[in-house]
Amino acid sequence: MKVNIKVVAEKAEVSTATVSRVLRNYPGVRKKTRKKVLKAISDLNYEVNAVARSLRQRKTYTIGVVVGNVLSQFYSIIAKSVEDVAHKYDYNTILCNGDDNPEKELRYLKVLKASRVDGIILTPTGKNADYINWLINSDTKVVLLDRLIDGVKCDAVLVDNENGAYKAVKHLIDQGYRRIGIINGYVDRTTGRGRFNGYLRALKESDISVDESLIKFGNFKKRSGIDLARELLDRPDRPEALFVANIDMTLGAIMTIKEMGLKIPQDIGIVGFDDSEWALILDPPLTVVSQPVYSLASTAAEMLIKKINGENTSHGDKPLIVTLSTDLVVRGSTRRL
Amino acid sequence: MKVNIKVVAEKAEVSTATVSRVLRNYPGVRKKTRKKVLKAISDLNYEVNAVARSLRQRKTYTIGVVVGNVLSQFYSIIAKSVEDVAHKYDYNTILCNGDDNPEKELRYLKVLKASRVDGIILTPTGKNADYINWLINSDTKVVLLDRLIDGVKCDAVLVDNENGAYKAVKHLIDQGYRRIGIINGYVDRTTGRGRFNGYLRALKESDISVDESLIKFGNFKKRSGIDLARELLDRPDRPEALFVANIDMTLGAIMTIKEMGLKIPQDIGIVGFDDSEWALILDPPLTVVSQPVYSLASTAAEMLIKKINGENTSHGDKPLIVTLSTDLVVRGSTRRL
DNA sequence: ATGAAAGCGCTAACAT
DNA sequence: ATGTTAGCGCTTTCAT
Repeated sequence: MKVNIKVVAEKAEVSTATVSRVLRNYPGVRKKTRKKVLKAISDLNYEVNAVARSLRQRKTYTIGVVVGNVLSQFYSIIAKSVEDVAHKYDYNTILCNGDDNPEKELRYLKVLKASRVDGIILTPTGKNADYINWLINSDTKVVLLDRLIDGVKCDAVLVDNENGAYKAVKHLIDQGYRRIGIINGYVDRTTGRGRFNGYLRALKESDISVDESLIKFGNFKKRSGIDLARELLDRPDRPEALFVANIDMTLGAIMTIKEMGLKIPQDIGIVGFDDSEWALILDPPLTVVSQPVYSLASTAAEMLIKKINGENTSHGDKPLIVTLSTDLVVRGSTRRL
Repeated sequence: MKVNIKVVAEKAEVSTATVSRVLRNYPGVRKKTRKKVLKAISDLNYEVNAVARSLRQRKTYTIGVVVGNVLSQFYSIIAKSVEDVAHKYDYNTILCNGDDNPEKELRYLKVLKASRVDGIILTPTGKNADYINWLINSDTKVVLLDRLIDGVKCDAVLVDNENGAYKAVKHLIDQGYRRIGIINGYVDRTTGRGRFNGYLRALKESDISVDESLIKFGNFKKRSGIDLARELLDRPDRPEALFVANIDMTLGAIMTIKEMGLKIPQDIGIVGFDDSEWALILDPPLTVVSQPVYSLASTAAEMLIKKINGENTSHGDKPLIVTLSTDLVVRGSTRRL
């Protein structure tokens, strides 16, 4: 037995318009009438049909979030953070797993568009510039998270990758390390590029020549960390220390180090990018660059909701780009040489 | 400029009904007509309005998932798993963070109901029996995940908590441990209850008397692990080993152990419930009970979609309850006494 | 094979 | 303060 606004109206002996007013706490309803309506609603266990409401209002009170992969800590913090903000403003969230896969990303963006979400937060693969430009040019509000896309002008919230990486490598150099390897992720992402630049800048500043054989590029996943650490360490002139450009690859690199029977920091120093609660209970605890993942995402969500509410965030046609700073957290995974 | 099915119909010089047929790959449309329509769609960059479609079809192709907290590994695996299955069947997922909070859970269940999702997967707090019963009695399809609710008859997918805990504690006993402490979670949840029973059964079987002072109840969060480990270990007659009933509390317990300068397994043995990739690179690697979290959730999602499609999963009015087994993974965090 | 028209459940403009 | 009515964008009978 379906109970809709009409049934409620009949039961309360008012018009559907009045019921609708009560539902939305519209002011001009007599107290007595409101009470009657509320009673009918409660008696019938009526719950508003948000689908019909969205259709009529052309507003869904929903924001879409497309992230890489919730299994990764980084993205699950983002999911939680966006959800918290959305909740605060009475918005719902549709979370989509782009899986770092451009096709899945595109698919989900289309789904979100079809669902007429009020806005989208996207950690982009960087590959769907055309569609995303079209999205932005139609009515959809978009905020990019963590990285930019070549050829797309869009508000974004980023992290200072270059300085973070710089601090990490500078720390290694200050400790006396000279042969410093890097396990980086995609360089065609602004994150990978930034972290790589930070690495190069720190070396250059200390007049350490760049050794191509110490530079490896992976895909930001654990597997990359495992394999590339092996490539770097399984040779006589192995690096004295490793800078690993994200948490999943750091996990992988440590697995390899353990498996090879190497000791941290005696045999090899390591600094990771991105912190984890587990980093604290490793032996030794891990030195990392910590990035403000939660505020990264909450800032983006706040920006998006402002945009949805028509508050102009950007000046002129320049997109608004916010960059949050990153910090080196020194623990025990390097030593003084 | 809004482009809807009517605009497409005009451009293609057909009726809206025909456009609709093309959109849904309805068979009886002439090839030439279909082509004309597809051209119009593509020229206009038309994308179907899923809101209107859902209203008309009374079907949203969306399932709602209410989990405890995506920040926890356990729940993020669930989120990913459900999403994978949903995606396979062309369903969307709305993920909600119940935060292990009965009020938030209720709120989200109402939102999902209002959104007319086709079904709901819920890891229940156990507190909203009335509403959930009402949900089930109205048209909503529900599958419970990981735990049951007192007073609610509903299909569910569970894990064999009791045997998992039993195996963990039995292992400790076999290693020679006698004074075995337990840090458990909520006992008013079937998970906490089951794990506690497994602990008791193992002790009983070996004629080890139960020492109340070795039994602590927390809330399954890291903080509990930190605090309760401190209570258990900060006394002269501290236990020889600890069984910790979930991953977050295990992390917390290890933090306390580190902070107190105790060595695993020399000073204290530990077995955790639930595995993690990080458990492998701890020193020593952690012995754990591993539960099949991914298949737990994918099984539930498959069940839900079957229910949505009208396939009868349960026999008569008995709910279908699937229980998956758990395994002990022996690594290095206990020793032979 | 295609079109006309009703209606999903609600809201908002207008009328009273 | 409340009611009447059109219409959001689509799908689905029922005609043709």
